[in-house]
Amino acid sequence: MRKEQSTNFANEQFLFQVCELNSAIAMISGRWKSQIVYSISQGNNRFHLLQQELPNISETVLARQLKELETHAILIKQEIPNSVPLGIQYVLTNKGLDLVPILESLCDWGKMYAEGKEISSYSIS
Amino acid sequence: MRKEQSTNFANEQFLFQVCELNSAIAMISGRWKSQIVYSISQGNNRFHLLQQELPNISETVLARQLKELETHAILIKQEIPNSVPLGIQYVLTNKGLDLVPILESLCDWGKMYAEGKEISSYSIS
DNA sequence: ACAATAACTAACAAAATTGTTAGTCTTTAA
DNA sequence: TTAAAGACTAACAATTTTGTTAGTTATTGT
Repeated sequence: MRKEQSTNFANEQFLFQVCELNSAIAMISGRWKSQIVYSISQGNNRFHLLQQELPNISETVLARQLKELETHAILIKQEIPNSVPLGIQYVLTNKGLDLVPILESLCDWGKMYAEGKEISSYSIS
Repeated sequence: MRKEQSTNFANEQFLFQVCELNSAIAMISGRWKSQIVYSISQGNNRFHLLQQELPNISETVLARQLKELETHAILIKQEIPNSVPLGIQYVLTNKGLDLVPILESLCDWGKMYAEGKEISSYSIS
């Protein structure tokens, strides 16, 4: 439960209004969120497929992360037509699809500067 | 204090090893971090300048965020040569500099899909 | 000598996130 | 008819993050 009278909440709101960067970061910074978005973009678009990809996530936590991504309109939940039993799939919205290449650059950035791979040099200005 | 025997810690480690994306996200997802990186890239490279930019941050919290960014080699702390009194500036490393355009795309993405800025003003249950 | 500024730190408290336990509902296969 | 799979939810506990309080050190302006 968010406490809307807290300093924490006020500071979050302040940053949201300073720059959309901060709301963007807030939307993708949950423990499993960006990995879920990336996995869905790779075709793992069902609850049980995501569970297979992320064997350490509990059902409760996965459901919660998916709901938050849905709240931020990064994905939508869809019934799979003509499926018996009725299946549910998670589909990235345009917003979610546009996020994927950014996650890929973050991934590349992470790889480039991963422990031990860092070529060197601090910039001195 | 991190509890290295916790599920939370184990899950974080798991994600780090799934993809560098997750360590990248972890490095930039503190409350003020990406805004600090962006502010420094705009020239606000001193403690008191950052405080002016972010009037709601406390000294303790700012110092902590800066130290974490330093730990992740996104910036370094430097004494300003020939300054009296000795001043300290924060300088982005190559890693930090390479992060800036990614933060800019995140910002653009946030702006493009901004709809009702109440993103976290309701609780997700 | 004394207050002010810059740049911090440790210890603690408040709040938020993440994980666990124990359920639900619907459909299908044995 | 019973069990299993898929897709969840509420309530609670553990852990982590964020914010607060009360200091420190060094230097400078008055």
